[in-house]
Amino acid sequence: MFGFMNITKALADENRVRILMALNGRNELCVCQLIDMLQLAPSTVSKHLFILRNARLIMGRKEGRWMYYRLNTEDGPQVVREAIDWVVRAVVDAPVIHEDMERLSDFLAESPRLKCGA
Amino acid sequence: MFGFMNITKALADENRVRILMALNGRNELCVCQLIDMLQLAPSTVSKHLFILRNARLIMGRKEGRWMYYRLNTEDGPQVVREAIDWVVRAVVDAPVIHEDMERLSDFLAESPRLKCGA
DNA sequence: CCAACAATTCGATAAATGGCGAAATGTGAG
DNA sequence: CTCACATTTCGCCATTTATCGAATTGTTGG
Repeated sequence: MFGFMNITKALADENRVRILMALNGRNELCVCQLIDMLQLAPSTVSKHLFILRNARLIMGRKEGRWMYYRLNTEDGPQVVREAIDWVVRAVVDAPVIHEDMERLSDFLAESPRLKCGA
Repeated sequence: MFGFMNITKALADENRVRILMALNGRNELCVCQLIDMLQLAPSTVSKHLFILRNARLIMGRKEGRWMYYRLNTEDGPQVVREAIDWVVRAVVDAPVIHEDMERLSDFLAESPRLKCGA
């Protein structure tokens, strides 16, 4: 039950949902890209990522100075996979998410492998 | 997106999840039974029910002095039905839920149709 | 009509949460 | 080694939220 409530609490914030959607369909993203997308302070984004990781919704991989995060769709427990599927289906058409996708595309196109090694 | 966040915020509280699980598999329950199960002040339970209703996770029906609530599994939007299915699968085996079921059974057996008309 | 009762709304309060900036940590480049 | 940089941790503040008790609403029974 505690684990489940960790998931629901993690999902109860719009910025964290946006992070999940940004990671959806991608291999992984670096923290600086999420900071750029959300337009929040690095410390704030880091805290969100901690909460998502704590809920086992995402996984982190460190490479050099950069930290890459991805959805925990493969190795995660079933309840996590179902949660991600549910979230994606629910908000994939939301305007905010589309704007995020554009901003992410711009970021990735504008400086490919410049800031981080994405 | 707003509607979706209403759902995730509604699910981000253990007592509200317990309410959903209590309603699961049953036709409906009266507020007094939920108060008895949660052991919280009536006003607190009422607020929880408002939040769940606001998220469209449950529906209320008034009959005389009593208010009966049930899961919105039939008429609700798809995202709500999927949410309920996900929650049920995730916590149906949690000890707290089992205790709630026993407490509810006791309540229903001990005074059938005494307090309210369940 | 009035008393009793179920439920909700209101107002207050304590705890949890999201946000930031500053400081700390860790890593690669020079 | 030292500096620059990405990220995290820490401490603080503003807002939200869960809870309660008191007052309100609405309904039934006498």
